[in-house]
Amino acid sequence: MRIKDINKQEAIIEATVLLVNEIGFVSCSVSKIAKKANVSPATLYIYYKNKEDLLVSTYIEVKKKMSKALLNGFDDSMPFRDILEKFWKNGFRFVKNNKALFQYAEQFASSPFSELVNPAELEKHFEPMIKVLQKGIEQKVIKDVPFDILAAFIFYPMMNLANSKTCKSLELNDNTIEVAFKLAWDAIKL
Amino acid sequence: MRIKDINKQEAIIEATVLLVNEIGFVSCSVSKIAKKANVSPATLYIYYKNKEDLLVSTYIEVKKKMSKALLNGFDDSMPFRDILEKFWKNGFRFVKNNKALFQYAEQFASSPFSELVNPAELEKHFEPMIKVLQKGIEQKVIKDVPFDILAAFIFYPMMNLANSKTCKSLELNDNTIEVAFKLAWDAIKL
Amino acid sequence: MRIKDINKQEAIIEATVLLVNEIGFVSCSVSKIAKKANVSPATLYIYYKNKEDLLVSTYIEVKKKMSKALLNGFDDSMPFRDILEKFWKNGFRFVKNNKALFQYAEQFASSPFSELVNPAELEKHFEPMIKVLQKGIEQKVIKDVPFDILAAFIFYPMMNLANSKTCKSLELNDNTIEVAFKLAWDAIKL
Amino acid sequence: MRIKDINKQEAIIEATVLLVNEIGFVSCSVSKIAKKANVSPATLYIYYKNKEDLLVSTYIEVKKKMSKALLNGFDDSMPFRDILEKFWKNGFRFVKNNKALFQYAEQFASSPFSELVNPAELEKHFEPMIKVLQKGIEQKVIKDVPFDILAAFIFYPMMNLANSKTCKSLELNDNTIEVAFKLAWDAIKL
DNA sequence: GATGAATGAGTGTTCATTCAT
DNA sequence: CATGAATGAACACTCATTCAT
Repeated sequence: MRIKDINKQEAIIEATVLLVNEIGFVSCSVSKIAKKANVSPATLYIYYKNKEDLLVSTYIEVKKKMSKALLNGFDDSMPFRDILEKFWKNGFRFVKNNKALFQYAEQFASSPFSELVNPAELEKHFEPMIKVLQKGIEQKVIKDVPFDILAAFIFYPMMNLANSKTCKSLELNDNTIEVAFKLAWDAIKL
Repeated sequence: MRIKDINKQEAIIEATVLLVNEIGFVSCSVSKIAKKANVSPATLYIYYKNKEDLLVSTYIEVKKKMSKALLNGFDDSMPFRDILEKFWKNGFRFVKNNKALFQYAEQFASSPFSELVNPAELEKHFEPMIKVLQKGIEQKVIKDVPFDILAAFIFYPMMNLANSKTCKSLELNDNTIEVAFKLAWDAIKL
Repeated sequence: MRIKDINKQEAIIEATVLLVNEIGFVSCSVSKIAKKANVSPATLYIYYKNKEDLLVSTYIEVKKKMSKALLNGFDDSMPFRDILEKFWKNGFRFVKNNKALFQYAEQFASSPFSELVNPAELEKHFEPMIKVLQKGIEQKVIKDVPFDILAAFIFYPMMNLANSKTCKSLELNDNTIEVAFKLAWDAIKL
Repeated sequence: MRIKDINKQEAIIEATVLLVNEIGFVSCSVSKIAKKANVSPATLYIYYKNKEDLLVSTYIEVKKKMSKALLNGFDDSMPFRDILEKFWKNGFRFVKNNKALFQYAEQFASSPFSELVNPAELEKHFEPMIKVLQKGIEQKVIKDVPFDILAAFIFYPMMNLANSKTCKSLELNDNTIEVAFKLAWDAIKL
């Protein structure tokens, strides 16, 4: 009984992610999601207050998975550059293996729905990384600039490069990923 | 016969940009655009084949303006680093002065509509910049890496930093812009 | 869940027939049908795929009722002429008592929608009558001419005479109906 | 100058007939007619009060041509049966050579627009034929029955047989037309 | 918990017609 | 005479959501 419910909810989330990937946020209707998840539209309203709630919850779910993947193998005691490089490579691996999740997050983040998410709620999942960066600054390994600027050269280039939408021609193999990391590191290192 | 009223078309484009900024692509309907532009919904179809055509045409219009602004004062003979810095600063100035246009472009680019735009059509407006980068590589001023990777460290960080959506806390003054450029330059320079 | 309300579907069909009678196929819109049937326009799409489906389904429904009425009291063993006369009179009685259904069928048949109906689907309801005619030919009671020609002198004159649109001045009483049948019989008999 | 106008009006009528044939009355809009006639929608309103006026006028025009064709070679002094046979054959020839005009008339007649046409206006074109029938009755060559009944066995079977919509399988050659006339004649003759 | 029926309000688009030129 | 721009109203259809079961 309990299991069945969870299956339904998971089916709904999966359907939402896939459908947004296939047809985009704009064309993504509740009934289409329901059909893809093999449930009634009404069932959706048992688990979520409304469409907005469904989309936002799905986004948070996706972000959790992303942060988990990115921080996989995270070890505070490793050399600073290695921590970052691991993070960087984790990122590319995640996108490669979870294209749909990544694309959903991208589309959501640039939609007005994103304003409904509490930034703190998201940030907390990436806290270890933030702390590492702060330590890097203190230890004078990386430049002492606002966090947003650092992020603009570590996280966003990665997301843009991994995004097949913005980078159509580039082949993402171990080599290009490493080369790209070199640039990121040069950007932030002291 | 009545002459096509150029003001009407401009009003439609402006209304489209503003409305997408206010309520987002997802909620942006033809009738809402028409109302905001003070024309009949039917009038819209005199100037555009359909909604898609309107959104795409508006996007291309916006991109043209952006490229023009970014390449403002462009001078091939200037030192390489200065060309880039000018470009960088132009970008921030444009976003600051044209928040709505920028946000429209951002939302459009991450929507599935973006697939309807011929990439070459857009690229041609930025050609001078691309050529400069190629020359930079040849002259061994910047790293010899794929163009997409260079872009990921010059154009995208700028757009992310300028985007109030992704960078809520950072204050963009002359200083931070210059600091940020330092990182971009360090990333790509040889 | 709510059970499908059979009354609603019947109300929709009835409204469709009546409205086509009142204002004609050309002016017959989905919202007008919905209003006449006292349901929401959206409800219509629960029962029918689209407007076309509604109109075609209604037509087939009407044709079924017509064939049933025409073949009422049909008895293979009766004399050939009597079978035909019964059929003839059934036709006039049906039209007299079901003007709306008949007019709907007429309008539909001459509209381009008619091409969407499988002719075999309709013919099967009139099969007994077709077989009788074939027997009549074999027994040399009626002329040995193509079926379409026979039909043109038995079925169509009846429909034209019964149609108040084409026959405005003629009063259709028992006498005129009988007289008309005399002509039909003279046309086909050997 | 004057000639040009007539050309335009003729183009409009022709476009109307063709378009109704192609897409049916229901889908036939003023702007589509205008486009097919290579004129502005506004031009249409110079020649006709409104859409209804255009359709009705076109119908009357078509009917005139039909009556002219049917009465071609009409000769009061010929034997009664021959007059009728000529009329019958003229009918089939006309339909064969003017499918579009015939189909337009059929669609129009069964649409509610038909009620806007003054029946007397149409009847007057067929007056010679009506007079012949009356004479036939007086001379006791054909049955003394209401005119509508006679018509139902001379005019309507012809139209049904000639109509490719109702008679899909029958091949209309000289032979079948003659055979069919035999039935018509048997129906009405005394 | 789960459903499909039901809906008013909305969607993008086309309509018949008028207007200024 | 002839035009294409312009439009409010209507079009067929889908929406997010609720309801009775």
